[in-house]
Amino acid sequence: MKKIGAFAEVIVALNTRSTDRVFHYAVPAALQDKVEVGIRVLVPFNNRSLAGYVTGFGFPENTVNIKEIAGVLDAEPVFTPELLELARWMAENYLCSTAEALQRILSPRLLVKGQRVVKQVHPAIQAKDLESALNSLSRAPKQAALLKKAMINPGLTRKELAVAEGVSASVVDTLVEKGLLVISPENSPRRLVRVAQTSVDSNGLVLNDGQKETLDQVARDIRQGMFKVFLLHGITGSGKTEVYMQAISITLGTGRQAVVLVPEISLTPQMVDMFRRRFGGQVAVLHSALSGGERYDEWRRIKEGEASVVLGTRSAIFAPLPRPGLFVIDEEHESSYKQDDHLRYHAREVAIKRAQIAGAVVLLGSATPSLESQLKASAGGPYQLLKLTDRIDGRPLPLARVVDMRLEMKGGNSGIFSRTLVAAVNKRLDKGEQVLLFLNRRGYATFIICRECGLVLKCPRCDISLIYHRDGRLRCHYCNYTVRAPDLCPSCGSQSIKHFGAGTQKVEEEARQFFPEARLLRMDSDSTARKGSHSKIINAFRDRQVDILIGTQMIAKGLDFPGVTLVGVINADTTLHMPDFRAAERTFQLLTQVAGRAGRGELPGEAIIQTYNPDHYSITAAAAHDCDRFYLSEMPVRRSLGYPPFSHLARLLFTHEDEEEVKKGAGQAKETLKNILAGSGKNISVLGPAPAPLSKIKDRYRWQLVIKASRRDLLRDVIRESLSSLEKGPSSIRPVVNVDINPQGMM
DNA sequence: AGCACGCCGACT
DNA sequence: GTCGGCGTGCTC
Repeated sequence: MKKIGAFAEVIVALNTRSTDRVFHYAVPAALQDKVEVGIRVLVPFNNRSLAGYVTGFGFPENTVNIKEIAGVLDAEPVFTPELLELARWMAENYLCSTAEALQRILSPRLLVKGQRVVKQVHPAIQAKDLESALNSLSRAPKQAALLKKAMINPGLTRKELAVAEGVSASVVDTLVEKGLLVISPENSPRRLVRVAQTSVDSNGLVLNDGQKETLDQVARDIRQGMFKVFLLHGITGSGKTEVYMQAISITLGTGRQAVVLVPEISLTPQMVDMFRRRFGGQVAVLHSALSGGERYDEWRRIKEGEASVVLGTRSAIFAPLPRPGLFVIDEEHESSYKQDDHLRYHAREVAIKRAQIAGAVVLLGSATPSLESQLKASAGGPYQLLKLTDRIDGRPLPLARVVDMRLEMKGGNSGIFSRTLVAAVNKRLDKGEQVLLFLNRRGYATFIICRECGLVLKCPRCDISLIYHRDGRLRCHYCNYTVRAPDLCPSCGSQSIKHFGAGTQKVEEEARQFFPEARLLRMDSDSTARKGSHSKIINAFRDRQVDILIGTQMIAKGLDFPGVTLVGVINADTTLHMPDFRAAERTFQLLTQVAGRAGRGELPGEAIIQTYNPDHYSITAAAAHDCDRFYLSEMPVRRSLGYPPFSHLARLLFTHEDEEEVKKGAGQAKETLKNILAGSGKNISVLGPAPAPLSKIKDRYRWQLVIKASRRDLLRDVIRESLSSLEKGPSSIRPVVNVDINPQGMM
């Protein structure tokens, strides 16, 4: 690997496009033995000292300005060539720097080294001295304004402060030099969590025919050590977890390791218990609630080969397994696999790439697979489809009823609860059984709906629900189509066309009126804000101290309450009319999942779905537990409008404190894109600019462009080209651009 | 990201 | 002229 006289190739730890390449450094004789691929080094870089990653050895085009490596930061490599390849792929596909991708892969281990430090800027003077300080800066208006800003907002970072005032960061530096501002490091606190020991029972359960056949197929490719992706489409209760665990046993038998990704570990304590019982001390659990030290210990155990089964959330996909042989992604359709800030990667995509590099098997499991995966698993596609159609306990799926809220409205009931739901709840309460009332999170963006006929206005070009704005207009946030909000429903002429929606508190209030005898508990982000109250509520409900639990998404996922025989969905329309092309898919997945919550114990269950759109296929298909019907209805819609999985989307989000500047910046970006595309003959369209659904956050305005392309490589190439051409403009007024490839939501 | 350079306007 | 403020180019 190391060539005689070769220079070390180093990627410096800067997250900028312009420095995203290898720089060559000479290796001094004293460090000859220590410098190897995978370690971090300290290098001189443009009059500074920076950390860098050694990625190889080679020769630069010219050797005139070569400098020497100043020191090494690691005694042994912190990344393997496989993980470096993964980082390069991420940089290419998610349009970030290689250093940033590497940092993301390594951070769980490296964060512990030095404690995480946030540098905050504070004023160095008292309020009474501000006047005289400002006088001394009379010839430096930007500094004066910045100092004032810092007095009002102490504790921002250097960059945040500069951006908040709209000046370059060098103004902050000048004030620090003059002693008017100080920069102080703040250590972030850490907390500790203990894990209880459990006894090990390594024997698997006996599989039914369907499970056995499925396992045999997967086992063949695991034993051959071949790259292969399986989509395991199994209905709720069909025993997917047992298939995972036996596939893992087979993987361990070949001397390789396995990763299991779950959407949210806090919601699947049963899964963690099951894995610990089966695999004992070989299990490493990785999730966000771990302290730095604990996470470091787990990563260490994984790297040393001590823990060969990794169970974790999104970022566990970067676990440093020596020879991964199997990647399981449970509930593969979940949007939480997509990181939605900073480096916006999708853990499912990363897993498939990593498996390809390592020659491993990927097992995607879901009762309601994403359309992307279903399309790839259809005939002739790259994935192999495996189906589990029988429930292991032989129990029937819960009966689901759809209640037409338009009829309730016509019948004079404008409340939250339909008569059907009230009657059903009372029946369950009389029998001493439990009820879950599920309320979809109220949309961040409001739409208007006609409560007489269920009509929601959509964009004629994009088929996306139009968002209601306070100025009385409706707007499409993909293409910026705008109309006046009508006073009367254009379909039925009713006056009841307005935005509506109830929060969990409102539902709780009304429920107390209807069911005064029942013991009620509410679970939402407000009531679970305190640490530990989440599991407290869940335990109280499981112990039957509560009759009715009211909650949002939180109660829909993975929880198993044997006493629940009725699940009520208060309002299916909120998800159905999210301003997103995936709204119907989300609704179907959510309703299927929620309905599956009822009747998990001995008693048969029932689900009641309230909606103003009882005929929509995502609702009727979910009520009938019919995945194929949903697929066959939704696919043609996606195809005709050119949405994924038949295309690739990107969202460019522009933010700036001045609304005119963002609008202008986004408009310029669109022009740049159109220029690049002109005459290229590429099938790429650019929608917008339009205000983002959350049009202003923390005093920054947000506008966006949506780009649709037939192929992903074309999409990223055109974006990369436009970004580098935009970077040439003046930086002072340029809005900040954030690129999201195949976004899940569009907030 | 952040250092050094160079342009430009203000004042001895 | 010359000094200080502030944007910008370049980094093995």
